[in-house]
Amino acid sequence: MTSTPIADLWPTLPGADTRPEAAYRLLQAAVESFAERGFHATTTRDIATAAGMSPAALYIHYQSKAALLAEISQAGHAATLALVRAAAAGDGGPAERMRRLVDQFTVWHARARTVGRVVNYELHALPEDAYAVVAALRLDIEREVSALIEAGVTAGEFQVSEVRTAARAVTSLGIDVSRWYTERSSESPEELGRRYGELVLRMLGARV
Amino acid sequence: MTSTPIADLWPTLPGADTRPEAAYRLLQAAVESFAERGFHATTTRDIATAAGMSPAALYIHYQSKAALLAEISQAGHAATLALVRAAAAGDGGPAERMRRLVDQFTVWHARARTVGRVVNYELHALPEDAYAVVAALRLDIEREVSALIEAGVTAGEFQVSEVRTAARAVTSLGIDVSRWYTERSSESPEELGRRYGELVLRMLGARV
DNA sequence: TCGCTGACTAAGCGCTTGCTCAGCATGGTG
DNA sequence: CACCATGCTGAGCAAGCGCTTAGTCAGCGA
Repeated sequence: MTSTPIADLWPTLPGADTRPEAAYRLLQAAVESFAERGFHATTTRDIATAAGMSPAALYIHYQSKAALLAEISQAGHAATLALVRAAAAGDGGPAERMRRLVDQFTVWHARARTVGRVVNYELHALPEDAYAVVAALRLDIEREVSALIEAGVTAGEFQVSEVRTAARAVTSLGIDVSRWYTERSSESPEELGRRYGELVLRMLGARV
Repeated sequence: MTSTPIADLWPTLPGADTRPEAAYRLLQAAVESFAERGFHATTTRDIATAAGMSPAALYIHYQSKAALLAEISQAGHAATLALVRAAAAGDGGPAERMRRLVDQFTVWHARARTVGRVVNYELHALPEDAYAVVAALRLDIEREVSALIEAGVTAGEFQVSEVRTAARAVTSLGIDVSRWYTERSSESPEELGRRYGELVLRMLGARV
């Protein structure tokens, strides 16, 4: 199985087309290295070699190793937030929209698991200013999910005692997929998305 | 709030009483450093300083930095497996036992979140032989949860279409707690455990 | 043909890393 | 007392790190 091109996972990646091809290759190499070994265990030589260049070339396109991480993390979070907003704002009642949200959120974390790992598990390595941006995006994602649960409760479609706890559980399930999912997993991302959608609706007390 | 002593979280920590106090202090310092910064971003000087010693003292008690991680990871996984087995083997029907399992699994991952982070998110840094041991323990944990779900289905208490997917979801929810839970979280570990127990039972189609 | 630019490399700098080792203080044993 | 094992430190080594620098070279407008 060839891996999904990063562009498909990051529709919001700024300047994805105008950016020099070499810069894009470095970004892709960084995603794969950070996901596999973690930020601190990845060397600039790893990234440059994987992109077919010398270490110095990295610094023509990016200010630092941390700047690469910051760009990956911000673009990844922005893409996730966009996905969540689109699913939550679509047609149907709260239950239908929640099913779609969980489905797509899960599919994304399974298919884009390399990006997902960097996005969710390398936050501590971000420079402070980049972290602030990313933290705000994460808060927005959680708020979006909470709002949808609240709408479902108001509409009488969900029965939830603690909205925040339920919202945590919903996002938690999806995020953790990027930790354990591998291309050797027996379920396809789409199957998993469908099943997780079902499980979450039950969890929220919806009749299914 | 003073943090829970490691001994409480690791009843199975081998030789916890016979081990020299200095070795124990190093272990505790390593847990905290690895949890906060990750294995690769933690230096042996960090650990030794936090334990009130010089870097060289570390090598009297442990063969290497990686050996410290291996010991933490193995002991942490063994403790988790013991917890899961005890909950699954206790009194009551499958639903009652599952509620107890999720409750305690969640409480552990919230209270022992520092150990939990090392255990769940630093696997890639383990030496190969230590990883093999730990991977076997993780498989046992998953099998234990799967078996309990199957028992519930057989007894007519659960309605689950894919046992493995459901088991993944159950363990996933608990594991991810160690990622996001902080001492500033609004819920106590016990509250969270109770609520997650409820959510999981609904997810498994139990009448609650 | 010319000078210029932008992408790139070879070499390596200053620093930090995991780890080692000779030696020191301490306290139990003959 | 001498003797030694134990637990530890100060100093430091070899390797590897992120990043910089000086310079090469293809492409291009004039």
